Amino acid sequence: MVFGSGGRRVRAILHIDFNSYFASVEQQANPRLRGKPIGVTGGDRIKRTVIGAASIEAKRFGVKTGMAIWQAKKLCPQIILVKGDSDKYLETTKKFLSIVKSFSPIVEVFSIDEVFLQLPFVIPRERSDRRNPDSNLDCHAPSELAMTLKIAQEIKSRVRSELGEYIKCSIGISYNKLMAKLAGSLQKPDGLVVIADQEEAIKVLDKIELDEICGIGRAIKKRLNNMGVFNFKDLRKTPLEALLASFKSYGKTLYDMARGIDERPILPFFEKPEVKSIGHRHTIDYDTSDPTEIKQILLKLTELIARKLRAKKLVGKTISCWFRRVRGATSTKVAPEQMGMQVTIFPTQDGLEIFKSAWKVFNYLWDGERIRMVGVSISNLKPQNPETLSLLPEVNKNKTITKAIDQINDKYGEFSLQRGVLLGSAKIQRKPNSFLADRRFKI
DNA sequence: TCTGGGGTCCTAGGACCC
DNA sequence: TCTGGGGTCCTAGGACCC
Repeated sequence: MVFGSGGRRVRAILHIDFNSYFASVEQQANPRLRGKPIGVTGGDRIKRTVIGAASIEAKRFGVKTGMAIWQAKKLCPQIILVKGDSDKYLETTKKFLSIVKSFSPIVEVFSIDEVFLQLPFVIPRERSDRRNPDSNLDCHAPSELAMTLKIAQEIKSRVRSELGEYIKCSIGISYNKLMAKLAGSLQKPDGLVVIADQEEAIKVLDKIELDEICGIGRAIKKRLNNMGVFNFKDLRKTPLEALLASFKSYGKTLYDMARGIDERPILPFFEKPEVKSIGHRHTIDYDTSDPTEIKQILLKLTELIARKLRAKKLVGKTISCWFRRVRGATSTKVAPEQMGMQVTIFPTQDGLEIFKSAWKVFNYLWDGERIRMVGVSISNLKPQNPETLSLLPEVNKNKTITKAIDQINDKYGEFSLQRGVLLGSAKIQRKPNSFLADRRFKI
């Protein structure tokens, strides 16, 4: 598994990424949406919600993922808004994974619409003849690279025939994850791009912006710019020591990035670590300073967290709660827009326990001003102890009730049954609202 | 007229124990 | 009585990803 200047063989890695995933699944499912600009949203809300995925047609108008609805409508007044359906997308993903797994067991599920696939062979460097993927593959003697390209094309054709012609993916092929992902992003939709070796990687890097690579966002780009680094050529000229001084250990990552180096292994789904935290946040439709309303939202969020913990048979002990103030609401301008704090308690998977800590933290931080968002999350997770009967009959009774409520909610939908305090509270729909984020999941 | 939601990883400082 | 240093846990905050 060696690559770089001294290596003779390189890994064969494919990055497969669906284009406008949720939107294409919707267009595939509903012919009336085909060829039209559509935006998949999180729910019924129009205020304070964003486009989760835009169809290719909508993208032509400049509509992007994460854009506010009103903004999307301004750019594309005829946009059709479709309510997202996480189950539908998950089903499609499962079908897709079974296609991919038939080529190699080394599959890393990176998100709901993205995987890395490592083929069970390496490409000898001397034979990694750089070739335009559009050229006729059969005009050369078969090599591992040609084989990789053939597999990529087979994946594409199986996706088309088994998932539908509206569901398209882009594939990037390279010798590591970083470059495979970059290759896949160069041609969209329905692309197939190869970055065969480091020499070629550097040529590609020198043509793109710093933040086009996975790992450099707005903040790091700005910091690099301040150091006089505006592209990857500049970055390669920057000494490692200077990068380490500014970015600590991430300096080495940046140093390697500029040279197309990335040794991270593919993490197959069966080796993926357990989740580290579970959280929910909610942006309220209207700014509020009503403690009752905030309390009810927090109760719902903590119930959802507790249910996820129980479903995964986990307990957690660090609870963090945070909120966002109304922009510019603080007259002093001293208080930050967002603030949060965490506390550590005895490990729990009980919604009310989590709520109590979250509420305590909230009240400690909150000065009574209007807020627009609250969030709770639990971390420091570990497996729950095997079921033991408590000596206190009251505890056993509570456990039995919670279990029964969970079962009913599993069957009939979130909040079919809920605590009395929650009745009549602000609407938080788990399904449509959180589907956008349920991209990280374990198969 | 603003800008959702669920995660991960990293750093740094302080408390506490041995 | 004074001292160092390693390890671990906790908290705050920032950056990034999809």
